[in-house]
Amino acid sequence: MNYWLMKSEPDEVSIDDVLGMPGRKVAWFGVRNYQARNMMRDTMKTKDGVLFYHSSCAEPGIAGLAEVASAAYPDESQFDRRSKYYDGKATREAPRWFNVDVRAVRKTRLVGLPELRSHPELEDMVLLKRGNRLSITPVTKGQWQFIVAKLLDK
DNA sequence: GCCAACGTTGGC
DNA sequence: GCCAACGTTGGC
Repeated sequence: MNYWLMKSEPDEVSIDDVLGMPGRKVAWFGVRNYQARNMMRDTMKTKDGVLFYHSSCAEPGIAGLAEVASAAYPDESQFDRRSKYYDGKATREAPRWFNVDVRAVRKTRLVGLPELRSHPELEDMVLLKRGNRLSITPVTKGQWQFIVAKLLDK
């Protein structure tokens, strides 16, 4: 069992959007970073815990709880010429990009960056490291438990 | 809109 | 394989 933080721009897909989708599930397509891809493809497993993070918005922060809902499979958008995620170097035989499905569990109050930074228990979170831009980052079991038990419903 | 930080590309 | 140039991310 692993834990993750996954960033989404709420203008694109918010926690509320996912809660409203069939099965409360969404394909996490569009990741075009090799580190993030490798984590989805090689390490993520169904039922892994996910902190659903809203980024590039007025109030960036953790906005909900979710879980990994599938193993990784080829990201359809890489084959779609009309998609902004189209990749001409990817083929059906040799896909370059993969995604998992993510199921929303529940919305939480918004826990913003300043609040996360204020807790010494979270100082090693990859999300909070200087210059970090990865859209998918691992979360330790200790960080997960602290956030879920102490912050989300405060 | 700014800009720091980081990833990718491509010429050599 | 180096590295300068360029593109992207994302908080502010």
